[in-house]
Amino acid sequence: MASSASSLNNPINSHSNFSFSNQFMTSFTDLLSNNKNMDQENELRWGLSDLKSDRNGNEIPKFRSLPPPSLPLSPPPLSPSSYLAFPTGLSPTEFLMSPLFGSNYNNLPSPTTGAFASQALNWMNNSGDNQQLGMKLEEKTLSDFSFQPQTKPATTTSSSAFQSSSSMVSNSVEESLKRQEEAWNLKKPTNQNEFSLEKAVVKSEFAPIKNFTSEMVTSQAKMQSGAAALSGHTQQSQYIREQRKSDDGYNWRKYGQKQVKGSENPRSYYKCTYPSCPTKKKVERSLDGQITEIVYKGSHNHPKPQSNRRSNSQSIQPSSCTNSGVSDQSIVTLGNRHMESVTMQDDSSVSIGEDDFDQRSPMSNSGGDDDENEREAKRWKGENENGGFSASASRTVREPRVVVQTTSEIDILDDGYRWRKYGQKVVKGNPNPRSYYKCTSIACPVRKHVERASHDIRAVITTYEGKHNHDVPAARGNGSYAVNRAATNNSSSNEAMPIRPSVMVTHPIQTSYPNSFQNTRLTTSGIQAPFTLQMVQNQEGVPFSGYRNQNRDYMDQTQLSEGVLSRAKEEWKTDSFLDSFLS
DNA sequence: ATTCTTTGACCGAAT
DNA sequence: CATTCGGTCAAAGAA
Repeated sequence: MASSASSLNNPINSHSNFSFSNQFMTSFTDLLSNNKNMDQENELRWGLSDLKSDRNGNEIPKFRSLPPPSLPLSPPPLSPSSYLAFPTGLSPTEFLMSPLFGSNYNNLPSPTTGAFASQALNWMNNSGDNQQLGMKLEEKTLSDFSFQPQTKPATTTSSSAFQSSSSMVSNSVEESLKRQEEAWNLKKPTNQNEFSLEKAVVKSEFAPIKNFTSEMVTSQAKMQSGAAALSGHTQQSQYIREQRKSDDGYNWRKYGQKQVKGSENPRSYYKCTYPSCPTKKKVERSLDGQITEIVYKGSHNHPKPQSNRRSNSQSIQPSSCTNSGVSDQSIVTLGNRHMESVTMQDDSSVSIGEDDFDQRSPMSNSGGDDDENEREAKRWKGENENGGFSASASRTVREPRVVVQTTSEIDILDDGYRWRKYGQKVVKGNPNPRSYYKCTSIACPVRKHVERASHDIRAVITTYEGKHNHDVPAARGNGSYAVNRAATNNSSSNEAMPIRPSVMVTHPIQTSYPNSFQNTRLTTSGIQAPFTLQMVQNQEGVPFSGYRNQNRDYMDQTQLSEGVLSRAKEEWKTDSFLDSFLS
């Protein structure tokens, strides 16, 4: 799309990123010693597991990463400049809960969607899944903020989370490692099981290794039977079947397989089976059945199914809203003492894979200019123009690679319109950077800026300027994105309504404030309602339905919660500043 | 009978 | 405009 192209080539963008992002990067690099991964590639890489060979010499990927934390939940538009590297041995979870992160917390995500922030919050609210993940330690430590329905005052969760984090991070890294390892050990059997089983499934697809399947399954079943966490699970076959459904806790339905160009590895396409869940993933497996790459797309709008008895897709009962994936990720790093790295980049993609960071590795994505990557990135619904992953390159790597594909900076953000980020600045009175966006529609004067409230990072202040001279753009493509939107929206409206389950689910309170003083023109159009869904609260933890209406209702309100209005009024005067970006 | 997987055909975006 | 390609659909088969 033109917008995509402009994004990539837009010198403004690249310039705008530097001034603040560099600052950000510097702060991080300063804070994080041992940060060996200063790869320029933009992605979140979770150092992963090593490969383990079974008795038959088949490598079993100890792929603990599991999905992007359901991360995804929404394309976490990481700040284009966001760059984050986790020091060895420090799990993302801890890191995110650390004061280090706290201080920079708001630099990370584009508050526009709140995605990453939600991630962070998810990570802090993941106790629900910890049970499944065996994160006993964190479960304890973070018990204060185990997931709470959004009825709970936001501040409670927020403060407790960071308080806890402080105490946690006060421990030495070694201690962290130790505890992490312990935590990991609790999870290990299950994960191995899952992965092995997944492998078994894979093998079944390939005749030469098919015979191995049953043995493997049996072996794994034994392991499982010994695992306390899985005690009482006697219906092995059912378990196996359940396992086959998901390697990451979610249930997936395979809807296609394709041999993609440039890779001999078949690519399988999966959809989350949860009703209306837009999440998909692509899994590439090498010819011997090993997963070489997993690309997640979209956000789970539901909690992870129970681990031991994964119900079928039609009967999943949302019991809590957590993004277990995040905790999964934290686990991923726990058991690995070897170098691990996590970087986060502005390509808003997250990749998980490989144990050792190796910039020369085809998996490291250090060569982000790879055409294949870019094409790949563009492909999946065209929502990411930043070639963050390499499909073809990964085939030489045995460690599965996981990519969380997210929206790019130019994207349909949470209000249905498409925005191009053109600047970012930390304004007075708020340490959180304000992301500036322009509507990408030609000649449309509308701008908006988004920032997190200084007093409560969960609150997002979105200020609009101008009036759209066009309708809400149609959802791009005819693919699932649009379909899912419609489906999820549960509305007859034709308006594209992006799904941001992560925000809705994980943010106890997300608030977006129309700029009342300058945005008087805003609401004249029936299709405006360009408010971020952050404002939406969902007490059920089950988002979506009617959420558009909620937004509108909200628009009619003049009361602004959490007293952030004053912040919204600030400095739209930064226009001169903004113009400097544009010139 | 139900659920899930497979796979060829189709579609739209990109080239 | 034609071709290529990746992603999706959906019927058929398998579990």
